Amino acid sequence: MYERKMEEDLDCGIRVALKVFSGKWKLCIIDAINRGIVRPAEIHKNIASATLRVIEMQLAELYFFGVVDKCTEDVYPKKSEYKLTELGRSLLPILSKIDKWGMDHADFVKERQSELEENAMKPA
Amino acid sequence: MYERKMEEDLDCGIRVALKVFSGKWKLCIIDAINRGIVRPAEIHKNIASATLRVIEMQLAELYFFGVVDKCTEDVYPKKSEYKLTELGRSLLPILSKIDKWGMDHADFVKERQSELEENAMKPA
DNA sequence: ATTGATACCGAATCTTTTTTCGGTTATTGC
DNA sequence: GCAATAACCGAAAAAAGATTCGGTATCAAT
Repeated sequence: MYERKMEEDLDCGIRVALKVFSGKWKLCIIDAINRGIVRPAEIHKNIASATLRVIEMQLAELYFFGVVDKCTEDVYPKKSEYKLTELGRSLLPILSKIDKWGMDHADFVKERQSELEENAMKPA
Repeated sequence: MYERKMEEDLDCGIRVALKVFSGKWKLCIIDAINRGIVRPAEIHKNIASATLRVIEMQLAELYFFGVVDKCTEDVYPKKSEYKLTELGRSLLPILSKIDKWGMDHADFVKERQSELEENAMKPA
């Protein structure tokens, strides 16, 4: 998958959890699957700004950690469906809290963000 | 602070939230401050595997997004104390859910993790 | 005046993650 | 046979993020 060089410390709950679901798109993918968007190509259409490759890779990691299950039907253009495991579903309350928090504060965060970008424009 | 190259999409709650508190140590730092560990040097002692520099940087980002407040007393060896803002406190329920999830599944995750590492050992 | 503690910053470097791109395989429809 | 579609993989390159290191500044104690 990839070989890390630095030691990891999984000694607090936060770091353990982040190990499993940090990554640019993992939570979005879990959310999509939860909403019934279960095939890689569909997830990709749904999360337009994520590349298909990264979705595949993050699905593989989620699968590795038992967050999602995969069933590949051996038919037609090759059909794979992912679904949440029990473990995956146990993340849903966290997911919805995070999502709600983000929605509630989206305007504020975007405003701060654009201030940053403005400053990056002007050299000095 | 730093200039990014790729466009960001803050169109879903999850991505907005992650913008604010993703980062290797941000949640741990928020947790520490919540537990009364409020000065950079102390936070550093508490989160041993994070460097002081990264704590400073992540504190700066949290400050930028209004998650923490800073008050620098202009005394003795220079005393800075960080505390959670209202916005920061609104993250605590998420934080505790994440932490609990991680604790509950720590054994399982560590086991999977060590499998990965074993496989990385053997070349083929 | 030197040392020690604290906070903080800039820049180079290194690690990790994501992106890009070019494959492979398998099946359907033309 | 040839194009299209879906899933997926490997590897190079790019980008993002973290680390290392060496600095500044301030005050207090020795």
